[in-house]
Amino acid sequence: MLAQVVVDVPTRQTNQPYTYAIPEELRQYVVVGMRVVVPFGQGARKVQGFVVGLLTTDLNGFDGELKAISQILDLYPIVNAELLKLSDWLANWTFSFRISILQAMLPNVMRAKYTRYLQLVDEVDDEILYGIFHGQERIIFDENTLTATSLAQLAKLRRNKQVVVTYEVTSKAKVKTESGIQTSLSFEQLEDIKLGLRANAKQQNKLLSYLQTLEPGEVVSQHQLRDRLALSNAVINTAVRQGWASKQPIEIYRQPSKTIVQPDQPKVLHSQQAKALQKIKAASGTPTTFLLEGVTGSGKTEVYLQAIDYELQHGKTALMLVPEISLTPQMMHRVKKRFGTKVAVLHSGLSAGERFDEWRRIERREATVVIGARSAIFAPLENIGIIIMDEEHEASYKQDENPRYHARDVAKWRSAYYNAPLILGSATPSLESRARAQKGVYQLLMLTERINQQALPEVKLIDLRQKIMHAKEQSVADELLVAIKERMAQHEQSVLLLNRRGFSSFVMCRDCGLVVQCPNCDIGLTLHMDTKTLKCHYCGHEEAIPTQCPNCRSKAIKYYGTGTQKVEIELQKLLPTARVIRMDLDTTSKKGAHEKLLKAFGNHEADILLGTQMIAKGLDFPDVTLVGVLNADTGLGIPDFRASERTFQLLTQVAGRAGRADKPGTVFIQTYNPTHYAIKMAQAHDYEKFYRYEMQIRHLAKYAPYYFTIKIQASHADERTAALMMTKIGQWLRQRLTAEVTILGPTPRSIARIKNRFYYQIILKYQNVPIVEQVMQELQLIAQANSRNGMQLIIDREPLNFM
DNA sequence: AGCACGCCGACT
DNA sequence: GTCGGCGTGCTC
Repeated sequence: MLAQVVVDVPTRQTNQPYTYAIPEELRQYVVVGMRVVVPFGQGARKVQGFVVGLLTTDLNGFDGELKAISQILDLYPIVNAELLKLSDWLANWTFSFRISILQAMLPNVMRAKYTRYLQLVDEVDDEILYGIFHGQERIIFDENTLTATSLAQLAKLRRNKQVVVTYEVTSKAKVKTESGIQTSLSFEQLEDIKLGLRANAKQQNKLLSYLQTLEPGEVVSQHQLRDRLALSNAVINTAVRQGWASKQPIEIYRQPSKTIVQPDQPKVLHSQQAKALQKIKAASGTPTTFLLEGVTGSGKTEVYLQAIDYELQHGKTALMLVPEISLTPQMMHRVKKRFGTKVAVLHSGLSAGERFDEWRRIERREATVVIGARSAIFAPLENIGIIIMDEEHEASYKQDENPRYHARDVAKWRSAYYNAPLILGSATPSLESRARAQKGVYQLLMLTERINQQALPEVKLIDLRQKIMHAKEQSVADELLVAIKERMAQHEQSVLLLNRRGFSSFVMCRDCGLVVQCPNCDIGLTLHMDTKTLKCHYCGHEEAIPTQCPNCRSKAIKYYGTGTQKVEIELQKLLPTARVIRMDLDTTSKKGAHEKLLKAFGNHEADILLGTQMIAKGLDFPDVTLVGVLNADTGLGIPDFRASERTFQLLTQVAGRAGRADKPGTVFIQTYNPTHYAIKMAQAHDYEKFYRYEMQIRHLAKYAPYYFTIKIQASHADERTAALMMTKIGQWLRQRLTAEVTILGPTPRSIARIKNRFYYQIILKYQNVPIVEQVMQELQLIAQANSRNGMQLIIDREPLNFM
């Protein structure tokens, strides 16, 4: 018996299964989908691998000597047949390595950790034995253990074969346990002990009586025993010491949320909701993709929950994806209320251990409903009956590091595999999805009415060109201030959106015009008042605020542009009685901070919630009747063909926060472009009109959804090397590809340097040109060949970020 | 990724 | 002669 193993060496040349012998003692344990440790390469370095197949004899043409699997890391398969097949497809689709996909599918703790050791194999002199090895035969070998001088000595020792370097694979995945108590004594034996106790040993008597009630072999948790019998640990420990009972670890789950939720019942649907649900139910057992286009407040979530319930009742499981940012406690609560302990939640707020435990609950089929952000699309559910992707247009569904997958593509694949309907839901669908619904590839379900027939909020534009606000350095217009005051008088709340954190966006010398730049990136630094520093939002560089210009020594340093911190101070000045909560990356970076701030706002501990785009989604507060957008234009200036779409989506979403209950809402949008179609159509709440208009633009400009795009990006510490590489690739592509493929570039990225690396890119646009796939595979080989000298090449299918 | 091998200039 | 730096090829 032989095993096909994908090894943990993410390179193009090793992106294939290797054949290993299975030692006799492991023969009955090794199965497909299990993690193993194998020797790989010279020196038989140990690496982690995944068994992806078993063979009997044929070696796939390999005629060398086989090595054997060293050990197994799991006792059962942790990647099932479906996910294994998916990993194969997704690796090809995203131009990434199979091992990277397999790693991405599993909780972080299951990724291999390697420890490097130095081992003595021959006699060495005492200076080395004690100086480097501290008298031991084996030491951990990392950057800290050796100084530069001993490193030179070491090279010599290695050449002389006096020491060897070895690697060991360790799994970080730890099962959490608590201590449990059991007894191996019989009822009668315990009775005898009780009789022998001193009369004042009341507690021991109580404990022994309890132990008598246990079934043979039954283990009770120590803390439960303590609580139930009101005992101290000392009593239990004495019993253990006497041999009356023994300790036994019990496996437990880390509980991410201990709050007990009250179950609720399905709500009554309005007629459009009921019709949509009917169609979804009718498609049960088929791989149908639906686009559920529903205005904010139309009750999409209730449709999802009832559709999930339907599949659960038929013995199936369900997967629901939401963007990370809207995976709020409110949302989790809502799902848990309906499905109780069947729900597993996967999101970034969990610790690595908690995530692992939720994953195990799914894998053991204890949880049948999974709700989570992007990576939850790989949840090890079996027998999936329905997949839901809420806010399907959200860019966070695409991972912007390797492997660059889009959760929507994975969702479609799994939907096809399980014959399960896929529901893409949004108030503002991506043009790609909306166009597919138009063509009939997806079934379009529309929800145009809101629950309780609420009117959509009135949206007013404030034309900043007409204002003299900049002269006064005021970032909130007077009519918006008046409106906020009115809400405060009525004990209602306001939400203000400003899509820029920090205090001001750049710092400039008024005498010489110098803008203070990041030393590592080609971008201006942002002023942060709370830390009294200038920060780079790309690499995290931080420096003191200069008191004089570093160029001309002038003291006329001035802050330009507005960030959330500045508006917060401004509001305190203009509305001294207003209580403001600021929510941005700076105030929510600590674990649980996000939740705490929202809870405080929900409890009316503030009148105004001021924040970046993270406040636009998912939050639902009944007393918010006013929404203000302070800078609707920032998104429009970005060099990206989706700039209008993003602006429209953001404005529509944030507008949806106003007036959800019985109170009508009002929205103010401050803009320098009041005639821009994205802003006008967001004002009119007219997605369909926006869709038709934007489609024309995309058609003319040859962009999605009419064309596919691939971004090829090279980066290098040396600018000329990066530029040269891309010029060569550009020439090569023009030779290899027909004129049907548009090749844009190479051009420097809009921020050409980030973290001291220079970026150049090429964009490919094409419709149905099969050769593109093959050319991209060839390009990967070029990328691999050049990776040695610090060149990084990225191939990104359907990039969402052109910056 | 990490290791060996081979080529080539520099040094005891 | 041989030490050590770097480019290249290979890993069941």
